Amino acid sequence: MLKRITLSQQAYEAISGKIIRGRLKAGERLTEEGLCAEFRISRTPVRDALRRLEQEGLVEALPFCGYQVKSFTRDSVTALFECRALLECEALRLGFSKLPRMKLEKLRKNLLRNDSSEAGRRHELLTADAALHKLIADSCPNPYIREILLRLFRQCDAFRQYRTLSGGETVPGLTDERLEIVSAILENQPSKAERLLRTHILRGAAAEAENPT
Amino acid sequence: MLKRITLSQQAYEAISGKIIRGRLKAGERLTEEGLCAEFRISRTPVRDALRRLEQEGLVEALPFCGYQVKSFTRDSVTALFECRALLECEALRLGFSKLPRMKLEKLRKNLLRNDSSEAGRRHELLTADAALHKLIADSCPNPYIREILLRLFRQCDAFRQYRTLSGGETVPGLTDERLEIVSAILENQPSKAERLLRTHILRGAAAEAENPT
DNA sequence: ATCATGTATATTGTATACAATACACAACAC
DNA sequence: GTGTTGTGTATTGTATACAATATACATGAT
Repeated sequence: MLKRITLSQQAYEAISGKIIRGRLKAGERLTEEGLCAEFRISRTPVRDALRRLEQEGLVEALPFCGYQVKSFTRDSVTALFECRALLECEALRLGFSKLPRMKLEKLRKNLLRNDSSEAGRRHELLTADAALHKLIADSCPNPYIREILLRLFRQCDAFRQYRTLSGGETVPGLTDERLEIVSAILENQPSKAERLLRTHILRGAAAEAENPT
Repeated sequence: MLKRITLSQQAYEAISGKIIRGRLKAGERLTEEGLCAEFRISRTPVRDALRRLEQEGLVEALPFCGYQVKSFTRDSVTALFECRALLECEALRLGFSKLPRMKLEKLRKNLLRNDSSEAGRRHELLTADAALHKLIADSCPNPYIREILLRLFRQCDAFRQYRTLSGGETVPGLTDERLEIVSAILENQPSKAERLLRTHILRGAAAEAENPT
């Protein structure tokens, strides 16, 4: 099927992708003109995209004065992960029975295979991490929680990418924690999984929040 | 101070207000042209406003085909209040010490005075309810939770206004519950207050969700 | 009669021109 | 020298014209 996508949508995905993949750093300035020139489109779709990104919390608009990629402070990062922990644990609880065991098994194998700290595996590790959390969010039957979580993930990604440009995970043990979470789910221990998940998220947050902005 | 507000902002507030105050019912169709004509402005600021409202979840865009005020299903209302209960309880816990006791005292007196079921007091009751929940949200030190909560409130308002056009609260006892919550806070019993709050929100939700859309 | 197809119309998507605003810097008064 | 005021420039805010798309309805073939 040939799905013609609007320029607004393309611009949104392009800018959002740049932020999340770290090509645009926090605090960096954006102008409508600049983005127009870059994408070879007019201001209208660019504005649409920026409005969405603003509402989503990835950029902030300075009235009559351009936009900038949202920066983080130590406190805001802590708050972000705190909020995410709350919602993600609820998502896990609500969607526990719907979690696709098959995919979790695969994930588990991936995590086991990747317990080595080789440099090449780092990307896979991050992918596995994203997959785990996305699985939890997607399984949540409450669409509000689901949607908010996905938004928070994007903000976390934006922050993390900025933070870890130079290298992958700096905190040891996170992979083991993920394994424990997956195992707890597969062994049908919801409250244990939830407890582990909360700890995992907050531990990661504490590490990430060390040197922000 | 004379604050010149942009047309986009005005349009946003106007449309949003209409939805929240029940002048625009769920499912009602909106067109950019129509709004332009109504506000005597051009399409650009109207589009900006609609984009924000779309992102906020108050309207949904039908590609190339207009917009409509978001409708609710029984399930989505339940999910909405469930999400709100989760976040609002967390907000209460996190901001418990920051809750302005003075305002709570005033609120308590208001609630006491309004325990009669006179028709004229209904509006005051709803105002008191909004005030209580807003106080809780505003006291939350976590900006992410705060912001999400305020957004959820708006959606709840949108739904409630649509639902209760014909009359005020249909569920008896909610005022007493509010009093209990306020009292628990003033008596410094966080976990009790939290428990009461959760029950209060979910009870209201169950009642609201009876006949949606 | 039914289905496909074309056409008209309403509506959004996009481009562009113009107005309003904020910021920086220079000119001036004191 | 310092504060104030004006001016220029960059940028967004707004209006409007045009293009692309979806929907409904009519028209025709089968």
